[in-house]
Amino acid sequence: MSTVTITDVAKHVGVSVATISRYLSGFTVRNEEKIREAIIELNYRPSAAARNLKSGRTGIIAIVVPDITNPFFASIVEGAESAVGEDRMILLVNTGDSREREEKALSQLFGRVDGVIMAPLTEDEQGPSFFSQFGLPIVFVDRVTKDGEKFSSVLTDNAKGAHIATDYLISQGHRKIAMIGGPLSTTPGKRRADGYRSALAKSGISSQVEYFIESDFSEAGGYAAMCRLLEEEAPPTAVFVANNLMTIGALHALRDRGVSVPQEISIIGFDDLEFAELVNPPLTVIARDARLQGSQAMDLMIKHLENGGATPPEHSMVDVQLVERGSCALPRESQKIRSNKIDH
Amino acid sequence: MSTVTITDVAKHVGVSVATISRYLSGFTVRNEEKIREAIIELNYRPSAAARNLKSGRTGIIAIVVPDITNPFFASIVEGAESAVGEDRMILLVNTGDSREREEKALSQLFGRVDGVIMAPLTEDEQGPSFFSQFGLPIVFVDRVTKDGEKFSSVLTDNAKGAHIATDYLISQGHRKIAMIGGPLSTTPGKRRADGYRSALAKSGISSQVEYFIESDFSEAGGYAAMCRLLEEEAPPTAVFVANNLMTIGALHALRDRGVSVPQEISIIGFDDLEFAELVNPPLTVIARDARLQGSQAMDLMIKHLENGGATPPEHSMVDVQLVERGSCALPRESQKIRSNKIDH
DNA sequence: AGGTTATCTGCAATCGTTATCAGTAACGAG
DNA sequence: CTCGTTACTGATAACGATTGCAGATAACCT
Repeated sequence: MSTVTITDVAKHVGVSVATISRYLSGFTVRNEEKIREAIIELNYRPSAAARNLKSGRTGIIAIVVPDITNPFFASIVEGAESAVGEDRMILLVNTGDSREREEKALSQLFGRVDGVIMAPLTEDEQGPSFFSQFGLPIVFVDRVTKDGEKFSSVLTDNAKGAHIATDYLISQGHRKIAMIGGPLSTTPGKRRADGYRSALAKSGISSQVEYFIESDFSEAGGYAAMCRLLEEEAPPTAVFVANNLMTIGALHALRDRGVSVPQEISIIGFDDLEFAELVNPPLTVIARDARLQGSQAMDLMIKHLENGGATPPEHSMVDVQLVERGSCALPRESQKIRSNKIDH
Repeated sequence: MSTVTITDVAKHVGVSVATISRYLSGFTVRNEEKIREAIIELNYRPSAAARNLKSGRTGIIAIVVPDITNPFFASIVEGAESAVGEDRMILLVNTGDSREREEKALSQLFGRVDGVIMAPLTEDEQGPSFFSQFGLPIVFVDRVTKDGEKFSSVLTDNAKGAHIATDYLISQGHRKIAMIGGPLSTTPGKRRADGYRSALAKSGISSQVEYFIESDFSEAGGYAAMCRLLEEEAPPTAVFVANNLMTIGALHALRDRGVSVPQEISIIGFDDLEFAELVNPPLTVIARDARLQGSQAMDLMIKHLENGGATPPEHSMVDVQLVERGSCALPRESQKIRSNKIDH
């Protein structure tokens, strides 16, 4: 089929392949016009494979994420896309939360891409040496591995976000505050749990084990965790849910059980959602700019690539902020007293 | 750096490169053990570029979508990912609804990928010849171009879905039914408008021009369109919104204006959303399986690839279904009479 | 042991491009 | 008329892997 090579073009014009190659790379050559025509007429497209082999570059940057249907990661990808520029493209790898797929993908990537932007599944990846011997520039986004300091990263201030969220609940008078957390083996899972605990400690509230549930950042996980909390002898009056998908799950659970938010229980989530103000009640969340994280990660990657890998790792931190909407209220006990303040 | 080639391995073991190559391709060779060790010791990874050049295959399939942050397209990508198999990967191209980026991406793709799964921006792409001369297998998903019949495709029964949605509103007694549609230059935009009109016609309702707004499948577009509808002299009592993002926008508009759903206006959307039952009120929608569309598209692509391009194009159609929740009710006029039926 | 297969091996060509290097034509200056 | 300069050109060797071919080795049989 369309297997027309530079040689065919050269023959057609009556010059050597070198001339065509030079024309393609922007040098001035004698028969520019003829070459241009020949290329169009023969429908010649330079072989990317051959170019890769010669140059050692592919012009492709991989993005490895656990779950592309999570709007947060979709936004990261979109942000990265927006910063990728003219002459590079993005190879998406969706590991589907499977360690096995992640490993395989990573080994497949070598030679196909110039660099990897990734949100690793867990912090304890295949030994500290793995990424070092990987031989490709790496930028971590949202999550890092144990030896993450050696590579550039773009993170969120997870602990701060969780601290703010918990503090907010405390300031409303809550004392029985639960958290539905992510896996403690992940960066955000661990840091958000830290922030939650430190906020409780600062206010002199003892953190009860049964109020912290380690879940898995999935909707189903959030659903199950909320069910467990509701079955406690003394259910919490407020819950901090550590990511968007689990928040959706938790809300589903509450709806199915007929528990009203925020009258009976207050909910604050991590990561904003397109529809957060449309749900009933509008969701109060800790928000951050996922697109920005993606574009920053891409910027760092490109910087590494252009500087020939001699750049020291940089660590960037994206800020978080509290978006107050309607899913948090005074705890039930105080509502009796100050019931005029329930729904303003 | 990690620029160890097959030649280095061969030298290290003391055999020819051909032997190493054969070992890698699964033939039985004499010094298997030694070769295995050498590969590990030297940390040798075969160069994908060289392989591509020799074989003409890349093992990469491109997916071109207009907007990866749209959950629908994210699900398509996820579905495709799940069907891609062991020895192929996905190259994601997010065109960001820009025709220019789409064109450029497509031309960049040649030689980098073995095939392209795409949801084209509009039906009238760069002339019918473009894709034919593209020289790569193409599978259309969700949308096609003018000459789409020549290539395999996985579509939804858009007209049927729109028909069902409109019929549903009619059956509830609505007569002033508006539609917020997508661009008529796109497959789903056009077909859904067709379905809406045919349903109206079947029931003898004349379709008023001011009740059909051609928007752009974006949240902002949905917002603006809903605002325009509300400013009509005789605003509609029900609106069919032709995709998920515009539905979110429309709901935002209604919330901002203080118009209550479904008491004052009924809303039915196209495409389900994770949180559709969490919004207030739970959203009634026309749903379909986006993951399935993605995986079917990938299956078709792989079939083409394995059959050496000699396969005739296949056209698959994914079914739609009505998911009744709470965002549609009897029109206001009838509510006075049968008010007991408003909220069951 | 000698002959015949059955396996395995190395050489070298090849994939499509680009970089290098030597070479040619045109032109003006001396 | 020769020389140097400028501005291009063509042949050729890489890049790293795969593969057909012919030769080498081992295995088997009589």
